[in-house]
Amino acid sequence: MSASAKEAILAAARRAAQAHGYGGLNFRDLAAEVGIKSASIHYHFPTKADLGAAVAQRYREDAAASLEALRAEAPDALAALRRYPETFRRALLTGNRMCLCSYLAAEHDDLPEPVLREVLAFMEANVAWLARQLAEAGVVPASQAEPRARAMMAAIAGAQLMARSRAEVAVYDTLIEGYRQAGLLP
Amino acid sequence: MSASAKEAILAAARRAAQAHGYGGLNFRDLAAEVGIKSASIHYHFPTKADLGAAVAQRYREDAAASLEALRAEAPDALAALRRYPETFRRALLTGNRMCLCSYLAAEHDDLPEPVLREVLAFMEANVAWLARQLAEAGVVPASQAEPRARAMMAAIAGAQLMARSRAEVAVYDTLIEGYRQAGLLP
DNA sequence: CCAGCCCTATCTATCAATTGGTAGGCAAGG
DNA sequence: CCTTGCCTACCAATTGATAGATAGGGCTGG
Repeated sequence: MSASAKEAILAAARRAAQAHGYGGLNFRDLAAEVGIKSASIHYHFPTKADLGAAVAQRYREDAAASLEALRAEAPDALAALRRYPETFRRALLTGNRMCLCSYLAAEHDDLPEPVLREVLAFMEANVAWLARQLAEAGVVPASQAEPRARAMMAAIAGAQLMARSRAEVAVYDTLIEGYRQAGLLP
Repeated sequence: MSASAKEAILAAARRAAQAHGYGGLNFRDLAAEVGIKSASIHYHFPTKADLGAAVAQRYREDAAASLEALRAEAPDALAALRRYPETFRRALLTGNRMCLCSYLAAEHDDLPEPVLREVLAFMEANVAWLARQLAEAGVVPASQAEPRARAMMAAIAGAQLMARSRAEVAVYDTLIEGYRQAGLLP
């Protein structure tokens, strides 16, 4: 149960942080959810910063894998792009949660540096993926792929935030549709 | 110094919340900044929820006044729309802060109900203002003014969040420009 | 083969710091 | 003299973190 406990902690911490942020993480609640004592969490993650960094890193890795899978499943780059917003939609469907890194971005000033680094890496990975699909699909000239990718991602993060504030997935769906109408999303 | 102290508390709390959120607010730091004791804050705002609600309400009122002023100063609705992103930009310039209500939206699950109500009211006021300008300027058909207004606001909030995560106003500027290129913003 | 040892993972118990909140006093001024 | 506004002095709960004990598994030397 050792490696499994560590995984369980990471999973629980991720769920908690997607709903309450880094500041909302606390060892006792986490331990209770996993079924161990808080001191045991310190064994696997000495400090809260260590835990936060591990959670963010794992989140980033999972997201990268998820994007690769999306690209592999989709018939072409354009189809993959069209399905990109689904990832953020899923978070809302799961207990009205939001993208971990969007939450952490808000908490910028209170984040340990290693955690912030993972947040930025997550965003860069998303932008890179989006830019690649945009270029491949020819949605915009290659020279504009990266700025457009950034705009897409920021807009989607904003849509998720607005939807979360009202706890309504429909808000998200309407916003995404609005972005498409306006020509921001393919 | 009574009414003035209350105002000073509200102002300090607003600055703090724009950088650390509702959860990051705490009576002692606030008191120290204002130059009084934490018990005195409880005199003006009995509970933290009261303080949070008052801060959010004041923020919403100030924003509404600011929007009216923007509209009054601008030669026409389109010019007012074009200057709308400046408000969010100013927050970034002031200590890399962000829109209070965007932060609170993230903290949705931990917000006292009166605070959340103010957050939603702020957003509705912004959407209403944007929709009015959009309709008046004829940027989109009147029937699409409101969804477009929501899309604009969400996208701008997202841009501010991304810029904050990197503590670079330039990120915000690039994103806004990207939105204009894509046709989301006028 | 097995006794001794160490490493892993967890526990109990406790700490110091932080934090929201309360009780009661005190000074000024209308 | 009573209200307003602030203060001192607490309190209880929460939280990140540490110290030290323990149980079990596996490896090693005799």
